[in-house]
Amino acid sequence: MLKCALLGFLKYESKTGYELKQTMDKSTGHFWHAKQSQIYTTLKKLEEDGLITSHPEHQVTRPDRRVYTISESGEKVLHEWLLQPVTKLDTTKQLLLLKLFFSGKLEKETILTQLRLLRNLHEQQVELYKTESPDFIKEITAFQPELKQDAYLWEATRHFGELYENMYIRWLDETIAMVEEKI
Amino acid sequence: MLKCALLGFLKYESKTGYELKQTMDKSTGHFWHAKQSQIYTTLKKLEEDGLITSHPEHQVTRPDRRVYTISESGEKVLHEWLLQPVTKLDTTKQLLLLKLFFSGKLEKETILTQLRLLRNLHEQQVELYKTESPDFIKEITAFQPELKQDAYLWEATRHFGELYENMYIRWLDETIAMVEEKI
DNA sequence: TAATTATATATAATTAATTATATATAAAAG
DNA sequence: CTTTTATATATAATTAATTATATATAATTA
Repeated sequence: MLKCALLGFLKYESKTGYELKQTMDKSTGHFWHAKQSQIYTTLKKLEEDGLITSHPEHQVTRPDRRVYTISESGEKVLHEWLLQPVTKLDTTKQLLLLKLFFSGKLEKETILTQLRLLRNLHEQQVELYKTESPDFIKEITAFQPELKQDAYLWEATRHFGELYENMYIRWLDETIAMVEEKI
Repeated sequence: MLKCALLGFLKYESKTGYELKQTMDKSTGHFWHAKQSQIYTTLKKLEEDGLITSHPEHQVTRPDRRVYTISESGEKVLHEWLLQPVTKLDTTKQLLLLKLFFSGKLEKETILTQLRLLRNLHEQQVELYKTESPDFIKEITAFQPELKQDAYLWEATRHFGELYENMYIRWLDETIAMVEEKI
């Protein structure tokens, strides 16, 4: 899937591995991420498959860089992937839930400390989503009106993140209250 | 982490690889899962590390089975892991969000069909959580009162699943409405 | 009666992902 | 003036996870 994500970004414009990493972190980071090393190795595979091409660019003040461009077959693969509907739910791994599941014999305060610590992390995260200016659509449509549709969908994914964090915090509050009185 | 999950289950009672798979699917499945092959290979590693022991059990009507038991050092490792708080947020991979992010140039109806299809899947999932009888705590505390605390925490993880699915469906409804009018 | 489902384990092959390491320079911050 | 941050790429080593395959039998379903 990372392959398709990279193709998706390269369809907007040609980029280096470094730039792709930056862009991912800032945009799809909260629902699709990759480490630098994985991005570079995946770019190599994409080039071997003929879905992207690359050329080196000499720089004076910075190290040389390699710019990747999506090919015609790359665009085709991307488009076909986008047309395929998602037919099963994603699986997630929630470390806190796993620990909590086996924490029945721990002391109340140990559990509460862990839940409160995680609550802080989610509070920070939800702030990030809110400051990720929800009205950036206006900015984009002002300068690049052809990206209006895209911007609405980007905003929808950001909004998901916000709803998710709010739900998580509500659950943590309920669970903290439950542990305080029942355990 | 799968190692710790298996230790957690084996602390309750000794089990075979097959039973561990069944138990995981029914209990932690929606926040921690593993394929059969991964469970067997991980059990092998746990035994090499001395965290579990095993003995074969001959069966007449069924194939022979191998029962795994947690060792003292296994219990120690499990307990230390449980005491360690979660210090960073889990990363998730949401295929639908990834596709949606790049779907700006698709036709409205293509996007809507995909969103509605996923809505059905989440509807089915939320029903599963609801029928996973939320009052199973009473049953357990009646027969195994020493598991009362555990049961409350199990219920908390189930409840998370329900809240998550409800949030997801609400977001899908909002996003479907947004696509219908804005795109 | 035939096909499928459930019980039970194991391993090979492959893909995905993380961690660690190496190299190099300029700009900014302390 | 020294340290840190940012720019830029690449690969090795390891761990995690998935897919596929092999074997064997009993019970259930069609």
